[in-house]
Amino acid sequence: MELRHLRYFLAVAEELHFGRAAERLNMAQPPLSKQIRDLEQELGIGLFRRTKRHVALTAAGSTLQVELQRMFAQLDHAVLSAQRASRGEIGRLRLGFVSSAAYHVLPAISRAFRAAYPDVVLELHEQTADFRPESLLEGTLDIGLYRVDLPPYRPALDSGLRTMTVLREPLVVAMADSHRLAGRGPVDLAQLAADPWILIPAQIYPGFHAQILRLCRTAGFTPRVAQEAFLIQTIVGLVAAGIGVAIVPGSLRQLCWPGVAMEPIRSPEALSDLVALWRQDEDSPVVSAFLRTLERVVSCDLANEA
Amino acid sequence: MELRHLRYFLAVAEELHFGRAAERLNMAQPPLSKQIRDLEQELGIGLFRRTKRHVALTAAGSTLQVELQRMFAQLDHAVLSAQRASRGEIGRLRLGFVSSAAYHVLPAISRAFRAAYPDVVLELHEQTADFRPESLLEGTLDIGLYRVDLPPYRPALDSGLRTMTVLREPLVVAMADSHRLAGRGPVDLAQLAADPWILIPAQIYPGFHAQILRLCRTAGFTPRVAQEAFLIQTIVGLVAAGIGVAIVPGSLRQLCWPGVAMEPIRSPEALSDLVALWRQDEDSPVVSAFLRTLERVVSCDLANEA
DNA sequence: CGCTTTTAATACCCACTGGGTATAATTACG
DNA sequence: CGTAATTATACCCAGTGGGTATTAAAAGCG
Repeated sequence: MELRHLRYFLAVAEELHFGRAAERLNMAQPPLSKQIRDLEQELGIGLFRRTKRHVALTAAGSTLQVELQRMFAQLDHAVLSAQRASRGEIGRLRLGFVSSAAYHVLPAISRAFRAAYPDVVLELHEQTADFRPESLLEGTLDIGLYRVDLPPYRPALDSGLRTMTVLREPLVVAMADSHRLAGRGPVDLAQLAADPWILIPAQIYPGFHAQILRLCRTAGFTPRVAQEAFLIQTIVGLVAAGIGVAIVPGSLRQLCWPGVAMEPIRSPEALSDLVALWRQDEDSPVVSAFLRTLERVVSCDLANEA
Repeated sequence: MELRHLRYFLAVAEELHFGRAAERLNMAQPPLSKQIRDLEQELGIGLFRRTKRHVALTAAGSTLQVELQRMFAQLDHAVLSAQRASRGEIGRLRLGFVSSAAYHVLPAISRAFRAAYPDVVLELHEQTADFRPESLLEGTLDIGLYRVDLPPYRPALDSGLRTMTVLREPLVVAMADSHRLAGRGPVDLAQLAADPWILIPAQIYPGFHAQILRLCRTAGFTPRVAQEAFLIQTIVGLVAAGIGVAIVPGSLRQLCWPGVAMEPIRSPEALSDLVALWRQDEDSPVVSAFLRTLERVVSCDLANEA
């Protein structure tokens, strides 16, 4: 049995006339009659009651007609879905992101992407201990938003991953608003050499951690670690509680953190790059669609704010 | 596009290996590769990512796979349904019946039929003024259970209808239990010549009406009509109220009608035939299935009770 | 590092069959 | 009763689905 048989059957079932059906199918009547008979034989049931003069559907034929209409609808749907999937319009995108992206970059991007691709399920995986570039290579995530050190300090990323810089933003010092430097404008890191520091664990964020250590070392000291914390909200919370000072991305200033002051750092290297990472091989249409959206958002919205 | 392409695609999508898929399809690998490429070209999308060594589904391919599995399930369902329909196992049967059949024959038949063909929707249309053999010829009903006169008095039925005698049962006289003949055993109709009668309208049930008139005339009188009524339950109700006497099918004795006595009639012609009527042309599988069931019920259940 | 193995793609060929044309058979209708 | 309409039959041809032989390229292995 082939689709041909079923298409022919539906045409005859609608026309109830072999001649007209054949015409509609752009073919001659005898081969159409033969194909229908072949179909009836294969199914082992009569589909039409024929006289020399009239054609009528049998009960079986009538049943088959409605069922086949459903089948063809399902086939159309299958093809349409596949084509939409190939354009990245349907599917799933598992996006991992560092917590410091959650307040600025991520809302903009996810809003734009959901608007452009409403039928893609966007899974947001906030960074916890299990988010690493390895997740991308293992196939657990499709795209990661990650903070890395600046070039030329940026280490070689795992081969098999491609990158795109989403945002380069200044780093700022976060301190309790009761701190002696709060509200005094740009600070030299050297002024904070004696302060207790809140740092991100090196094993989780090697790039960002290394960059902060480097900035301090350039300023002539090694930070005394009062506390380590994963999430940016935890870090700022600890700062507000006066546990210590921390270096955080500048985009956090756009939010209001009660009890916390953020001041620029007087250093040309106090910049942080947020980069998108994805597997280079695979060429997933959804990933491509996301990257296109990302590029648009990066060049318009985020640029305008800078 | 043909089913072939889709079957081949599913095989390759499952095996992810052209060679093995071809083996499973009992064909060689090169033509399989070609058919898949033809399919990809027709859909305008890539379904597989091929290296010289490995085959993987693209997002579009993966989407198509699950959608096509649904499509094939729908196709199987379509074929199965058509085959069941051809055996009369699914469909609809519109059954018209006279009210006097509702108490004995109909329950037995409908129970047996529902048990044997649970997926046929059995529509029961109790006889009202709109039930006539014409309903069958017009296609409003599929089968009718009708009361006709005995042969040789039975008139020629409409051509185009076939018949089967379902039940031949004695006719009895129904009278109020206060009637002078109640409980006295078999009666001669002549004893009721002076009584008021309750009759069924001739225009609705010509056969049954004619038979009753004939029985009376044979007994030497013409019944004085006190009241006409359509439904057997109305007739028996009028009898119970003492409005008059009536001739009814004997199967009604099996029910308990308070205030009503039923006595046999001393006449070899006091018999009534309940016949099934259906269109002879059409050859509907559901009708055939019903008739088979009917034959079984007639020869077993109803026969045993007689 | 090169040889072997594996596997998809290419080249080419043939038989089968889907579809065309001509015609017969049958029936409804004027 | 003859004519028009419509399906079935008979026969033929071209297109193509599928086969075989081979190539190309990548992976595994000694």
